[in-house]
Amino acid sequence: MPDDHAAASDLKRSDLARLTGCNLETIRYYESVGLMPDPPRTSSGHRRYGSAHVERLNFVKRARDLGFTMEEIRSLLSLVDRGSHTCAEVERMGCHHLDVVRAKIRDLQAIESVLARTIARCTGSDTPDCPLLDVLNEGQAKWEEVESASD
Amino acid sequence: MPDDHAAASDLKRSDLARLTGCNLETIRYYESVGLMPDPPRTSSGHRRYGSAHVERLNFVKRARDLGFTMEEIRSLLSLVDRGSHTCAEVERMGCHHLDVVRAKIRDLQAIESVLARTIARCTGSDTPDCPLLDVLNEGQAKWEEVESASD
DNA sequence: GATAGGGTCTGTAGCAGCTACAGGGTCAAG
DNA sequence: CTTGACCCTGTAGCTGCTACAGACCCTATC
Repeated sequence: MPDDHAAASDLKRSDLARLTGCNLETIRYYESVGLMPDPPRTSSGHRRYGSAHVERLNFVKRARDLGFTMEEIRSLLSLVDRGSHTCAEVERMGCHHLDVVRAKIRDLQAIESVLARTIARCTGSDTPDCPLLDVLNEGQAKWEEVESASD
Repeated sequence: MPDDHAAASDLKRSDLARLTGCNLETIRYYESVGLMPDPPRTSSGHRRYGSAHVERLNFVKRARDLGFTMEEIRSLLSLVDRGSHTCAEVERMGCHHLDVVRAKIRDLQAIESVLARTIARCTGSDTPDCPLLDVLNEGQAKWEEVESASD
């Protein structure tokens, strides 16, 4: 029976995956792109991880969950690894990312608005006439109809 | 001198690109994945487009602008091409896509909320201590702090 | 008719961010 | 010693494009 809470300095790749909720293959991928350091190996070449790797992978995973790109995470990690980072630097990166997130939200809300208002005019009947198809076929002209109808 | 408003039945690929605002290469890509039909060719193999292609490409482009996936667009087009589509069918696809869009908005808003509240606590000073790094390092524990602090 | 310059053709590789598989080696239990 | 579960590597696939190389073609000018 394998030790289910393996010592934090003798973890296999599958253990690391389980502890962090990260996909097994993703760990190797992060290693290949430099987000995770090359771990020590057993004599036969099997990777062995420790608690530092768990923390690192959790950091990467949380950053990904917050939508940071791999490039941004690389920057964040190199700041931290450098050992002389400042809150101001990290904040600046966070602010930039926040701007990006807000821009995406705005774009999606514009889409949501058009879709919702268009679909609201759908009859849901068996006729081929369809406001959504009209928007896709006619574009800008129909947009303005939709816009003005919402006042 | 080339005819700048070429007859709508003798368009080169570059004309189609210009008329629709679509990238030149993207047209060929859409053809390769079946969103655009194989156009007729000149004897030397150059593509020639007509007004039907302009409409088709505009349809695809608008659908992409609204965030429909290629697969969804393929479905929409095959409905329409079949010639016996109904508003109900199109509406159903639109509703499903709307759900997806709204789910994405919710996900991004959750990110936005955490980021904004975390960054708000940043001092922007030269200290290494940083609430954003804390969130990335500590995860769930710090999340709850952020959550409760917002009441 | 020759030539120069554009445009077009094809196939292919690259981007992010993974995920999955094949074909081998290794390890631990029975 | 065998069996089965794991691990290793390299590579291909996904979405939705975009861009490049190297060949061809077309048009205008001389």
